[in-house]
Amino acid sequence: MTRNDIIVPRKDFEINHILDCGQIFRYEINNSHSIVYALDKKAILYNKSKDECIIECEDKEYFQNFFDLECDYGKIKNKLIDLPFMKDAIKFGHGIRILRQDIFEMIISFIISANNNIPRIKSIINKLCINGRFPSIDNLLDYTIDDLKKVGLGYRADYIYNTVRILKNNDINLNEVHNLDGNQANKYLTQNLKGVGPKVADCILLFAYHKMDVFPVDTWIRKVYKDIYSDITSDKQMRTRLISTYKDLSGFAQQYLFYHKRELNK
DNA sequence: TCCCAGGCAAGGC
DNA sequence: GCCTTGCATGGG
Repeated sequence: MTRNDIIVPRKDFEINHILDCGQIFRYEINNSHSIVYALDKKAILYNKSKDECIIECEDKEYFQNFFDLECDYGKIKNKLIDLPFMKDAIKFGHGIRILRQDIFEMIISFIISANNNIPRIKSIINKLCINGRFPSIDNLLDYTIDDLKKVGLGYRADYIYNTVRILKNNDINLNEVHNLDGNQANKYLTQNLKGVGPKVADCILLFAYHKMDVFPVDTWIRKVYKDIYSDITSDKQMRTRLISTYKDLSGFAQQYLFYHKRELNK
């Protein structure tokens, strides 16, 4: 039970920005420190000074990758800053990072997220967790549809029930997704999983596969789109237009925009 | 009470 | 292909 500290410069790393930008559901923000749960692991984060943040964890390698510490977010922000609506959004959420989360956890979590609100999403996910650990495929195979409904999943119980069995039977090759571009991968996931539509697929691709040529369009992004282009159209057309604007940095742009819009309207 | 929440599936056209 | 509708549940 060794503890390892990772020291991170706060220039492009702000705990609250990272945790509150909608990519992760299992965390606690406290005054003195915050806690992040990922799969069966846990990290404690706190600011050591105005310049440095500490990440306390047992599996240092896992969380270095998880928090995307190899990536230079300063460079990314420099590339984005002159694109539409980026200046204010980047200033507001300057410490955001796109986490590299577990594929299974993201699939299940974002199926639950559909047409749901964040407090309730968190509550349902926590009920599925076992001693703070995200359930495995085999854990979820033990649930009947009624068991899943008792957790509060409502009509999403069928989606989880079916998707878990599709994954168990290897009816979909999740590794293959790495080799596809955003559009191909989105189609592949939506065609092969239950409860995964275009929006949920984009979230899985962004937060687990770290694909940046996707753009999850939800209710907040619809508002942002209206601000930028002063019209409203189908989610699919908005997604296409936003990706043509932000290109291979779309995933980053989406998170800055989402966080900014949602925090201002909270 | 009605509206909304990080939408999706199914059916009609 | 696009458009409409029904859908569980809980918070504001």
